[in-house]
Amino acid sequence: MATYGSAASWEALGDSTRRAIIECLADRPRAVGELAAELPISRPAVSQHLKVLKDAGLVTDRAAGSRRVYRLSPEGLGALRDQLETYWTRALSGYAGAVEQPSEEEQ
Amino acid sequence: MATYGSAASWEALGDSTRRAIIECLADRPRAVGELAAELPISRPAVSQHLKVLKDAGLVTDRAAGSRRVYRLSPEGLGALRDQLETYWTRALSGYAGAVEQPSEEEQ
DNA sequence: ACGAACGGTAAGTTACGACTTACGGCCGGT
DNA sequence: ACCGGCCGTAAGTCGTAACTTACCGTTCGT
Repeated sequence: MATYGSAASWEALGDSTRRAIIECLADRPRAVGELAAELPISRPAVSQHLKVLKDAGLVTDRAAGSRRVYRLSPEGLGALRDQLETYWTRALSGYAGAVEQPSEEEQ
Repeated sequence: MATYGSAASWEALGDSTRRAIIECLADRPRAVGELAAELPISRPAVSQHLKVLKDAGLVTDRAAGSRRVYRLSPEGLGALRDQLETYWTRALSGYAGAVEQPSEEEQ
């Protein structure tokens, strides 16, 4: 799980339903049924999405009685943020002369 | 363009080829043909990906003679990073008691 | 111990998106 | 003015992933 590094995480966040799940879990940890109640899809569909998110290392699960509570994984989210930070920094530093100004003296 | 806020950006980064393009552009700005030369796909396919990235606000393009040079957009990347930062912060603060320790005194 | 609630998995359908080839427009050189 | 390189768009094919229903194991309550 999460063997790919962050590739699986990016692909996981590429789906809008999974982003909605992430937003729900950002509010507070929830069980599968709770998530399904707030989403326009069936409960098995939610389970499948949670499996993808879990394999990507973005959420963790925990048995609580007969229910299973999912929560966000700060490590997985932090890794993506750091990668974006790198791109963002390189985008700024790489073209430091222009930065925001697409003037024609460049190159 | 970029009307969706960040939804289009997330979906744009969900594709591995587009992430490869982002990495190439993080190195330095490039023309379409240059990108196609470093990728295992045809040039029209690169054009289509660049259109998606541009509509998502992740890259900007600029005419340079008969060529068209693409570069990363710090604004677009920064917006995604900030959103991840929010999730990450909420993930940590929301479950501050446990943080990393899935012990059973919770709840 | 039985029944109900909760959740994961299997199988199958369907829609979408990633790629190809073909074509047309624009700019630059000679 | 013509020709060649650069690029975007159109049309069409194909794989895949997102959903459904159906089924089964597990856990709690009575």
